[in-house]
Amino acid sequence: MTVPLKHRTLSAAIVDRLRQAILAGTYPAGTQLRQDAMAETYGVSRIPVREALFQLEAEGFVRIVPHKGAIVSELSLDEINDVFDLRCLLEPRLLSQSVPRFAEADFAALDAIQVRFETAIAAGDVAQWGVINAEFHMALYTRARQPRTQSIVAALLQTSDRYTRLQLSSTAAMGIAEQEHAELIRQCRAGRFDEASGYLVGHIEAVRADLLRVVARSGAAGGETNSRSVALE
Amino acid sequence: MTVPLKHRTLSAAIVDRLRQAILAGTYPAGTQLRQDAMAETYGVSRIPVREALFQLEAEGFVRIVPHKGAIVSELSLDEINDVFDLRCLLEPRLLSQSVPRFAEADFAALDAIQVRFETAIAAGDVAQWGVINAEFHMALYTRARQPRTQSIVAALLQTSDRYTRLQLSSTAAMGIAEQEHAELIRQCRAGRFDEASGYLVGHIEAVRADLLRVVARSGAAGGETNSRSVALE
DNA sequence: CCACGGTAGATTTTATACAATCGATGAGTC
DNA sequence: GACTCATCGATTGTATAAAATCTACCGTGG
Repeated sequence: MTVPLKHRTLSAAIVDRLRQAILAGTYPAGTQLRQDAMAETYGVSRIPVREALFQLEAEGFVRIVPHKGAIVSELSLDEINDVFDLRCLLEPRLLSQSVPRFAEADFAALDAIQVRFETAIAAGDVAQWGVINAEFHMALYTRARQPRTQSIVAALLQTSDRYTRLQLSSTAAMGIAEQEHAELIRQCRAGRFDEASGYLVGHIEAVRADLLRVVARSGAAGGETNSRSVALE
Repeated sequence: MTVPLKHRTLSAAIVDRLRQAILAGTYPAGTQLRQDAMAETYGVSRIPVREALFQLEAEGFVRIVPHKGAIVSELSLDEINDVFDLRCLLEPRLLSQSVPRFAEADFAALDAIQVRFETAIAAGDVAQWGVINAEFHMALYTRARQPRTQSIVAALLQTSDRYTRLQLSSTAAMGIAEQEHAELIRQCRAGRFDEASGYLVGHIEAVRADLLRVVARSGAAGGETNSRSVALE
């Protein structure tokens, strides 16, 4: 939705590649991203890299300090909870506004995404998983007349993806998500919107719970202050 | 909060000046912002202008089409309602998380902002009004451990400001806001957090109602689709 | 008369080069 | 021995110039 079809500009391409690299853990949290090095790595000049970093800062992936550079954002427990709280708050609101307006074509689009979802899971494609998952959620909300909420949730889904990649190595968790998505489609088609909203919250909470379990196990970080970061290995 | 104290870089300065110009209506919605003209106007090169436009796109003030340029975003009724709905949803949440953790210094900071608020209103400084109003609201939420929500609300307040400037020419409305802020401080100091949350919602809803009244009077735009724009005069 | 193709102008996008700023390291002094 | 100050190195920030792209207009052909 953010990117129409394919990259029309170099900066946008670098944004995607850098985002994927951060999501994949190529650049762990705390890494300093030097414009010069990025430029050479991707075979472009520094200007596209620069603009990509600014874009990623707006998306919350990096933090830019003037004259010091861009560093990959830390993942704090406070922000994990905040992000998932926001999703539980905003997504059901979008769902109940959007789905009642659905036409058959919208359901068909949903089904198409679901098929690609299953394919990606069968192939074990973790990178595609997050992208398609976000696509699915946003497709549920296309008919909502809440443009600002939609763009916020789109950003939250990307952040969510970054967290989730620490955990969803197992195909099992991905399979559960697939089943829950299918159930969501069924409920929406049946017109049971309230039930679907509740189910959606459960779906989000399940992912959060799993994620927090993994975090609590790996790092002994207590969620005291907001600068506490999650240990990455 | 976003800008520490003063501009450490040219781009940031251009961002502020452009944002103020858009807020003030110097560049109405739909205006095409040519990098060349902006650069000459502000006496800088095109690169800072460019980066400023990207930043403003992330903030939702302009829309950038590749190879075509940046145009000032339209103001749709759907987005007005969306923005104020979000504020009513998120701000009380921040308040009830933040204020119970307040120390005396936090209340003192609030009082200081309130003083500047009164001064700006007395001087009839509309530009400062929006800035200080946002400062006040964000100061209420400093102790909340919800970094993502905080940055989202900060952006919502800026957008709000843009809408509000269409309406708040009268010192009367600004005076009402001032009194409501004072009342909010009182309730928070007294530890009546639930009451303060409710009052905050009322405060936001009042601004929304006024704004919608003005919009309905000036432009005959019905909030049908999301591309419907508000007429500016 | 309408539609298609080509050319010219303008604008954005990218690359290269230069200047300013920050952090650190080292010497010098109290 | 500890602290202050200055110089050095590295990195970012900015300006200037070339390349790619799009829009609009004009002419030609059907």
